[in-house]
Amino acid sequence: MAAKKRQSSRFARVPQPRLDGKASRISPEGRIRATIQKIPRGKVSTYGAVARAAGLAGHSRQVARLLHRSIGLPWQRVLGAGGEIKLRGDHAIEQRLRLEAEGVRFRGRRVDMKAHEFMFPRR
DNA sequence: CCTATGACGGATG
DNA sequence: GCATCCGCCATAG
Repeated sequence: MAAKKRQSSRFARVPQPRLDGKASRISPEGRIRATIQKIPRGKVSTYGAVARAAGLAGHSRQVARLLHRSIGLPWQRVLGAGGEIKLRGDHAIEQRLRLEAEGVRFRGRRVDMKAHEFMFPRR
């Protein structure tokens, strides 16, 4: 296949039809917000994991955008894959301080996911 | 309509 | 660990 493969890939481009059957009446954005709210204090997750848990596999970027413009969400608990802070400058500093303030420990530049990653219940 | 950009992620070298 | 590329998507110009 020499042609460029612009389509397809390992990602399901279509959102999961439903979660448990009743979240379908909530907007994708609402599902993402609800998912983020479930991350308990002292625990963290990743953009990709949040997207999947919200039934939007592959939409990690949308999760990031939402976090960026929304208020009232525990934004500091969402990290990049591997537990790395994806913010820059002062924002990155604040995120780290907030996380450490709630007991999250780092290993160099990343969070010790082994000990702090919150596992969303399987769907 | 097209291109660039961005709190992303994964594969590859 | 770093650099590059590709895939996906909403937004801005």
